[in-house]
Amino acid sequence: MSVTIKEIAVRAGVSRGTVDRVLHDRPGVKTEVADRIREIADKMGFTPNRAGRILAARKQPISVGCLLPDIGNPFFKDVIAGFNHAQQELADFGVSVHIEHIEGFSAETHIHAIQQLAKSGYSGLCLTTMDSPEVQFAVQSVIQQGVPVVSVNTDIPDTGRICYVGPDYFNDGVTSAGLLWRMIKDPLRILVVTGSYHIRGHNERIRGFISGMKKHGMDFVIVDTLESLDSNDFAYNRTINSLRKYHDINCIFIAAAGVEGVCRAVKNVVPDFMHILAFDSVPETIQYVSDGTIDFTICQEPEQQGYMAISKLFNYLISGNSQKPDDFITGTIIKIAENIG
Amino acid sequence: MSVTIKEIAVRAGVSRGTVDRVLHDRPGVKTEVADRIREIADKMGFTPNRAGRILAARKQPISVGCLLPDIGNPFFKDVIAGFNHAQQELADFGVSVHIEHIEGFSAETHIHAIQQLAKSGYSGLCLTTMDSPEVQFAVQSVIQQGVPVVSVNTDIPDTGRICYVGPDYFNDGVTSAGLLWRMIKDPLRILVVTGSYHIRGHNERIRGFISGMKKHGMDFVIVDTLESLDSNDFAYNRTINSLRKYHDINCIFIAAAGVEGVCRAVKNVVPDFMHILAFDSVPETIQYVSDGTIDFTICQEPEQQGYMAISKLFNYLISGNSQKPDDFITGTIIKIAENIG
DNA sequence: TTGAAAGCGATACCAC
DNA sequence: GTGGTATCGCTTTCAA
Repeated sequence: MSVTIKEIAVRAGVSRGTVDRVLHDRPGVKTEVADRIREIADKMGFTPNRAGRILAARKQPISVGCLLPDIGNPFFKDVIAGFNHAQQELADFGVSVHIEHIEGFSAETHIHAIQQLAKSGYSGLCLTTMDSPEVQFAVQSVIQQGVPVVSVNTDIPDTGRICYVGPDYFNDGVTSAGLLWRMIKDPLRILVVTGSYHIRGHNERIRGFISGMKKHGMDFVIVDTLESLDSNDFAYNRTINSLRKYHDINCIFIAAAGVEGVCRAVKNVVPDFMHILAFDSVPETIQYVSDGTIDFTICQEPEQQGYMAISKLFNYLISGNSQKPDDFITGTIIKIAENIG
Repeated sequence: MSVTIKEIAVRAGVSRGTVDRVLHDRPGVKTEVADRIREIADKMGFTPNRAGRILAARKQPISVGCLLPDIGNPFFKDVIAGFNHAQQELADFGVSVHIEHIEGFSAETHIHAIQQLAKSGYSGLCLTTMDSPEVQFAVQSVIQQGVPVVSVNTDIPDTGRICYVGPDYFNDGVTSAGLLWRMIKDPLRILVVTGSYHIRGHNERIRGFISGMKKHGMDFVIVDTLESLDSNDFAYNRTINSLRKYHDINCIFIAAAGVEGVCRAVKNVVPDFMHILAFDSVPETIQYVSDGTIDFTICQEPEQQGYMAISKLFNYLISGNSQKPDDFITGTIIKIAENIG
């Protein structure tokens, strides 16, 4: 069994209250005494017991606020499932989770939502937002007000966030290229469908993809590029146009949402042979992978992201905000029909 | 906040001790009183608080005994990492983990080790063993003595184990076939290298593989089959022989350990073109996948297995052995050079 | 058959 | 500046 505060108190000839004060850098202890206690604690190898702490912490329950731009985007269902899973598991430890849902990627909306969350008195925040300078600044100021932040799914660098939980988008792209290379030997005429030119993760995937293709010395051309703006109808119309315009397209790279729209367009215009690769696994994607319309999809453990974000934040809060945890980079998960079930 | 024992006690007009006795089915409470308390607890929706329980449980620390047939088999390194991870995380909760290492798959050795573990007074066991009838019987009798058991990596059905944590071997095989089908169009002349004909998981992978190949209507023949017995040198020699005997082999399916031996043999005899597929990712496999010798490997989250096994057992013990948890089937993880790092 | 009380480890608050 | 003490929820032991 490990060292307790009580033991330190006895050893130092003071009360537990005093030891506790010192260990939390609270004022009201003579410097010499404090130093001596710290020394003893170090020497004895003190690490606070989580169970004790959690129990005591019930007097000030922990509440976590989450921000998700998930309205209209089914991808985040699994992230939410992860949030809920964590909440369930930590409910006994006095943790409650609240999710703020917003739509789209307007900086204004995001900043407003973040500031609202900051005002609501949460113990910490899990944010999925964009890394534009204004948003970055808003996050920074929230953190400076003393609210710890974990960035989820997409990072907000240089803000003082305690850690990032999410995928390596570039490697997602590289991996998709690697798999394509192993599967197809013909020259490729590619249509790239992205979600938005303004979202870093989507761009990273495309960069990674092209980088991977080049590294393998593949014979390919990006024939056209278009935005789905996370809308299947948009994606449908634009894909139709593109396919009508460029008859030699034989491969579609779907970097983000809009999968259903793209696949519908393909089935209407080119009923036969077309290689399609996608990312993530919303229900429609699973369907299209299962029936062979999509060759494969590269996933990123969204549920794990939700779970780990809360978990990291909780551990940080419960261990006295001592040191920032490592980032958690989720796996690059290849899914084909056989293992997507 | 949720309901506590104290509240139930007040509501029922009895003491906390009495409520506790009822909730743990301990004797010494009048039946009518017990019934009434149970009813009240149900109505109020009582769920015990884990933090409180853990704290109180420190008086009888939890110790977990693990059995791994890992001597000479590097695969289990990651499972051990998972055990250690769990132990670290649960150390504050009074949990300690002890691992018993044995070599190979002799029923006698396994039974002996299991009986030793049972005698050593552990609160619960995590066992990776074989499902032969004798072993099964030994496990069964240990469980009947009141020691809960989680089966890890390979299941021991019909023994009363609380749950299984590990992969779906059959689906591993199916998935490897699916990937091969997407990658290779030529007729396949296949050499199957298994670990042992007596290990269910290996057989399942082969069955799944063949089933998947047939489902895709692939043109293939299993030319030869051999056992590596988890030894690289065995695997090397036998593979050499097989390759010399059957010159048309163009694909090797390695169902288990022995990867290094097989690859060495291939490089000696057929320096050029050969498709190799493997399972799991020990360091040598990672190396061979990275350099392109092996086309892909199908993995099974071994670290997760170790972690979840301890975690499931702990939760079971701490929540009063109330109900058996669900099995935890780890993912079928496809790794190619790009995402194996 | 039941109640009362002492912990488990950490924290917060009131006295001195 | 410090010590003492009640508390978080649960378990266990000793009395009654």
